[in-house]
Amino acid sequence: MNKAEKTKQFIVEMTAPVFNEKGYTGTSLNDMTNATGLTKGSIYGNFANKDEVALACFDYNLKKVNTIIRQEMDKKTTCRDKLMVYVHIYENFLKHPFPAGGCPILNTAVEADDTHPLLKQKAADAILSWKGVITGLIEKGKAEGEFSEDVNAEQTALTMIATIEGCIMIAKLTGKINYRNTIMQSVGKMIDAL
Amino acid sequence: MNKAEKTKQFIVEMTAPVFNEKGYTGTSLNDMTNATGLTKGSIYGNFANKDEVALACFDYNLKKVNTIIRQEMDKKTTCRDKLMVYVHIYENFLKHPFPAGGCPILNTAVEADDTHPLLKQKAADAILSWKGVITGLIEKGKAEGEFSEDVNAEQTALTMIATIEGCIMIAKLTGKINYRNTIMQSVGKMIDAL
DNA sequence: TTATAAATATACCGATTGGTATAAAAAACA
DNA sequence: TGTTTTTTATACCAATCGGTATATTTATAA
Repeated sequence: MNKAEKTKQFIVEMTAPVFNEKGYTGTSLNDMTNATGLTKGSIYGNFANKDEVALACFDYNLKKVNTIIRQEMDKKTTCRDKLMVYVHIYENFLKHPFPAGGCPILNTAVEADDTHPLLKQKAADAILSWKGVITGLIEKGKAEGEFSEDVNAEQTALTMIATIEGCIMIAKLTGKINYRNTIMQSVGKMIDAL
Repeated sequence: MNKAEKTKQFIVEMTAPVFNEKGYTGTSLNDMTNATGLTKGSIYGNFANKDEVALACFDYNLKKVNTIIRQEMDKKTTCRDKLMVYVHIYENFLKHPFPAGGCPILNTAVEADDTHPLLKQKAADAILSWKGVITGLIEKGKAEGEFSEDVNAEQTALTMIATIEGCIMIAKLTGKINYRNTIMQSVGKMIDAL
């Protein structure tokens, strides 16, 4: 990794939390120079424009979340336990190196769906990929006799994702930790019932 | 209602969809003059600043949603049917005069939670009020023998809200209507199980 | 070590931001 | 109808926006 690649990585690491907290429109070039300590010239020597930085930051934030989830899942053997990882992680995500500003998919989806097609596409891809992981686990569990055969994998996956994302929004908005735990407990029940 | 009050109302009506689509930061004074056909001077003669307009627009958008829900609920008699109103409305909210840009609570919550305390507070109040409506219906249903006694009203309310909000995000982001229907069907099952 | 290429900083660009002072117009009241 | 008060439009403000041309510094390779 040469100098430019290092700086590029450095810029993404330092600005990713800002984009996740303030949003794409809310983050200015000034915010980016403050976060990095670099100048505009330096940033624009490594990225073509603000868009390119924002897209790279979304990828970075998403990867951070996915890495945490994958690591925890690898510790589990059964499909049910693997699904339960979502419950445990979001129940105390303060213990994990979660991106500042909350779920990047949710933040990006809500801001970009009417305004920024490229970011919207990235968020949509992330949701579809997430759905794929969950349906895969459920189908595997069905095939191995762990889950009931009449479980609707796609419906369960979509409902789980919706509930988790809504949970993040409510918990962050109201500041009530027990709201988060209560909702995630419902997700746990849903998994138990499979 | 004198001239000034009419104009104030007019400004809110015309800019409310813009704020809901583009967000607080994403909506400029220029957007506001375009949406209203009025000039800056006219807008700032009726509102102190952009903040005041945004807060009034949130109230307006929220009221629009709540009015739709209350009207539909009044048509129903049982608590279960009243709860089911959420399922039916969100399953085909195109038929209702929903605010452009989607759920104002979700949009405001996600944008404002790290950036705009006043808007954040309004969104939080809206969630708590919504939770109150649902828990009230569930408790009433329990008292009247319609629902099982061992239903956890608060948990059900929070989970319903989380799932609905997550549903709105996913459906708007992916553009897949059947995702919305699938998730709302899960909410319906949840209500059936009470 | 020196020449060359790459990376960063400086200084600037026009456009747009939210906001305001003041003038013109329109309503409200006598 | 004439006068006063309220409401709206015009013209402007400093600050910031995203972005760029160029100079300076730093890294790389001969």
